Amino acid sequence: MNILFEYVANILAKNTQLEKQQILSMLEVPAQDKGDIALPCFKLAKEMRLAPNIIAENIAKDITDENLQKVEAVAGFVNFFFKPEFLAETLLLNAKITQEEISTNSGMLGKTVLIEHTSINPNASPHIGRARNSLIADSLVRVFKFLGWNTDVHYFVNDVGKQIAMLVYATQKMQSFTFADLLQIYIDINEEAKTNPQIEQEVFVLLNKFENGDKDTIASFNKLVDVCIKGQTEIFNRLNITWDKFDYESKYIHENITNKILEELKKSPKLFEDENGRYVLDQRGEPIGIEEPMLVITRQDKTSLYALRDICYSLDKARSGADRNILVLGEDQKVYFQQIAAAMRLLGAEPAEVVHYSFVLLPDGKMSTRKGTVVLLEDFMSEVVQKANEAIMEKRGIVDQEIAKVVGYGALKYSILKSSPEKNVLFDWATALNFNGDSSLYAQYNYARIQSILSKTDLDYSTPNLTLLTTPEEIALIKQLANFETMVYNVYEKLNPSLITNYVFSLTTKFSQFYSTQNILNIEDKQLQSARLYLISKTAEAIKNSLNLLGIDVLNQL
RNA sequence: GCGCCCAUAGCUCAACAGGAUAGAGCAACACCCUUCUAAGGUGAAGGUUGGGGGUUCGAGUCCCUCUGGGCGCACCA
Repeated sequence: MNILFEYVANILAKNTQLEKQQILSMLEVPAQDKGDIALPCFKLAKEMRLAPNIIAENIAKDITDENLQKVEAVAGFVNFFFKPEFLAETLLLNAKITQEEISTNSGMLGKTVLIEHTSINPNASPHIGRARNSLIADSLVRVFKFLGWNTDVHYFVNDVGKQIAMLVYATQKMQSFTFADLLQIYIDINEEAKTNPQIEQEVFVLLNKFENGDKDTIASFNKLVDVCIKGQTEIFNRLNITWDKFDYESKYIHENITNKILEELKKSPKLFEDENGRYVLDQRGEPIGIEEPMLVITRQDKTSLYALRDICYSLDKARSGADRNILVLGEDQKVYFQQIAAAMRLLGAEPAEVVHYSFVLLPDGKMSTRKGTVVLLEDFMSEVVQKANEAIMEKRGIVDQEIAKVVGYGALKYSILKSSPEKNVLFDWATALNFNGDSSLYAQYNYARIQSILSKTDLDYSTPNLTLLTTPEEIALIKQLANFETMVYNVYEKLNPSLITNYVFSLTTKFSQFYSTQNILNIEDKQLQSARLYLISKTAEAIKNSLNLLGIDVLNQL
């Protein structure tokens, strides 16, 4: 669509006293059928001390252009209507849809972005709330790649702390245990610890040995964390979510990095030793959303707390040389992140750009791992695949596990990514398992329809006469195709994958309307046919690329 | 108590850096398969954009306030 803005701005610059840049800043896409491009004249009215409708009329009456059908002045707007054949050819020929077309013009080729995400406690199977983190981040990774970036995806493994020590304690006397058992073990030991204070004491002894480098303890921590990380990543891998690097929190203790950074911090007057002998950062005056921000970074014995280890890790990321450094974090970490960011600035480092997302709520309240009131990602995955299988059975009378996975996992991702990150997602099974309407399957289905048509023809549509595409349905579809590139940049700028689901649904709807009103294969006019084949092949490409940016696959047949 | 985020149709969500008559999906109603995949399309219905003020030519969008929900508020990770 940018090309139309340019076009109109050039016409106006020629026909009026206005500067092209100023015009470009005012032009917009009007609603519905009010035209292709509109110029609101209200700001001009102020400058020129004239009524907006008079300015609009004056501008409109002077304009003639061979590619314009008409120019109307309505209620202070100048509305530009292009000839359909001009729109079709101009927009479709200039539409950038492939990764190559877009990345080579993005000016971002070869840059590197570091993205850290998920980084959940390695204590049990992830629930769908945590998965929101992974899904948003994974989509962003795909968008950056699409624009030509190198991506470096990190996972910070919190292998130090009471939670892990609890699990080590609970499992050390067991013969064997699997990842699947851990959630229940975790719930049980927390329950038990409530009535038996002995447990907590022993857990702290374990933790102490681990931090002090006791080889056997380290081995048993490692064994447990390994089971957790393998179990968690195996689930994410099934969803095609992967990481390039796992960074272990314990490294910062065992390699004595925490002490080194502590020494650096000691040079600042902001660091003080409180009455209990702990090191604390005084963060008053920093942009942190609490009254008297203080960040305690060590225990009484000067050993590190999580905040210090996180500062060390954040410094590593900031100094990695990446052009951008992004972190996806739950909204519960907002204030905490501001505190880490302030500490980073104190050390002369740039904090990460953070993407916060709100929690997933269940119809009867929120999830709690400890209480066991969670919807596990694994359960959602198997439910949604089973539902897909049933639907395939019903429609086609066959069982196909591979198709069911593509359909099911697509629905899972789509249903969570559909909501803007800052909004809570209300998860209910009926909506999540519904494949109709605004869903990934709608897009996948229409993609398959297009592939089916393309497979039935030998006609060469590589050099079509696009001026033949003039119906309202064709034009609406073409306009939406022309928006693909803008959509990708919007996601990139706002770090918001839900814009992709909006786009692909809108695009698919436009295609479906075109498909149901016009024939493609069953027409005599071969020229028109090849133009339409070209149009739908571009549409298929845009659907596929949009879904891929969400981490969703397409199918040639459904 | 203080701070940040959110509130749009019965339900789940849109509305691109304030622009024209606020759009979809689900559910419910009425239609459309001897034609390229009906997992689809069409039509009708559904709204004082949580309440109240303000700024503006123009507010779902910006400001204030109230109500309701989410998330936080050093010595957890």
